[in-house]
Amino acid sequence: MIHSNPSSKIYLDIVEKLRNMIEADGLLPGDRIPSERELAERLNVGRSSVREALRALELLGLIETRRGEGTFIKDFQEHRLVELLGAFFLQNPQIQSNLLETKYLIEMDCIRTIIAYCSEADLDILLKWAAQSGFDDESFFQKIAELNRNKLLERIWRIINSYAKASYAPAQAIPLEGYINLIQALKERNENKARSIYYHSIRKLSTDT
Amino acid sequence: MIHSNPSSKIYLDIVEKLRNMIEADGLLPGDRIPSERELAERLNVGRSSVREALRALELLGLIETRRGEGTFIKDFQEHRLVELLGAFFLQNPQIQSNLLETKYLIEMDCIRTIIAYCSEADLDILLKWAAQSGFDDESFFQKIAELNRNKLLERIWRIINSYAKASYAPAQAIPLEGYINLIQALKERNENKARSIYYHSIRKLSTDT
DNA sequence: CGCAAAAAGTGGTCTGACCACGATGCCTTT
DNA sequence: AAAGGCATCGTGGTCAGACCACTTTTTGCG
Repeated sequence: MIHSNPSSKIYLDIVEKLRNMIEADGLLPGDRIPSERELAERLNVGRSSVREALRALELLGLIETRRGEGTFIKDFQEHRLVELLGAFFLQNPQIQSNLLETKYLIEMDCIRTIIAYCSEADLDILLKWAAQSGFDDESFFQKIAELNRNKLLERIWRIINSYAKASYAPAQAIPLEGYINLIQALKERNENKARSIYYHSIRKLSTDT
Repeated sequence: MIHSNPSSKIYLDIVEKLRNMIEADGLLPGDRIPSERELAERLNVGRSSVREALRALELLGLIETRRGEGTFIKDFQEHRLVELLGAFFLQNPQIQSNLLETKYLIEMDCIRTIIAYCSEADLDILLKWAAQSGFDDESFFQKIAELNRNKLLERIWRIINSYAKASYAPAQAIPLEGYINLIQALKERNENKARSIYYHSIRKLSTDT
């Protein structure tokens, strides 16, 4: 149960301890974490090791540092580094195909949970939003992910969407009608219809899955 | 177009330059990159800044360092972003409650892709494995996740499973028959049947989703 | 020629020193 | 007393140098 594997690297320990600290203190996005020097002292490590951990977390987009002010917990939703990562493994076509397929699977999962649990009122709001505004595919499915009451699924979608966005060109033209029809199917709680619309009208795939 | 923003942080510049270097030199997973000291000299920066960049990339799983040997490019398949983000936001209690539901959704997604793409031979192997050996629910669905050819989905399942395992008591007694029936449904490429077996016989849920 | 010891190279860590920047508070000026 | 300006302090950003632990390479002895 005790950490500090003798062979492990200090900065990884610090990442772990920061995670526990954030959890224990109930820190939220925007909150400040102790200064580098204070962390070094409290954890009995060098400041450079603390910095290695913080820089890694910063690159991940989990924290944000402001010179002269301090280090703050960031809202997880906006990691920009995904573009960077995308650039790093853009070369791997295997992952690419998995990315889109997984994104579609998750989106269908969101649709399923919406059909099972979403209130009629929320669907009406969504319908109104879709009917009136110019919107793109991403913002539509962001709404879908949010409407699904499963926060974990929503977060998974966000991450995968960020990756996909970084790796693929934005979607083609948007046939507004397809999205409206999809919402209609949601309101009818008709999963098969929703699935068909999603795969054929929106994603333009011949096969399902 | 040229980088080296005066205001940006050195370690970010280094990350960018490393990326360019890897691309320009056509370095592949397993290849070695220059030593920290050499990078520091070539880029005219301090070694600690180089280390901050390397540690960040290491935490991302893009590189691997071996003491005494050097730093190597890692197979991008193994990037750890998902794990890390998972470790950070799965602590949210709200999300905890979504764990099981999401696990089930992902498992059904695996089942769908298996139905769509898995070879008969692989299913026979799975059937044989299930028929002869004592196995538990976790190892069965691990096979399912592996059989699904989507590596990203498999990875997501592993993460969620490990967290679910930590949060919930292990599954109840295992009705071997259900799993066999499920495999049978897979072989018949009958999604509805598989789904029904999964939710009712295996997960014992009244409702779907 | 073979093998063990020495040397060189590499990542891991710590310390101390500056710099640049933001926030704070004291002090002068009005 | 209030308003503005300046010194100070705390913060992250960076660098240099020093060890340590470990691996690889070279050296040199038998």
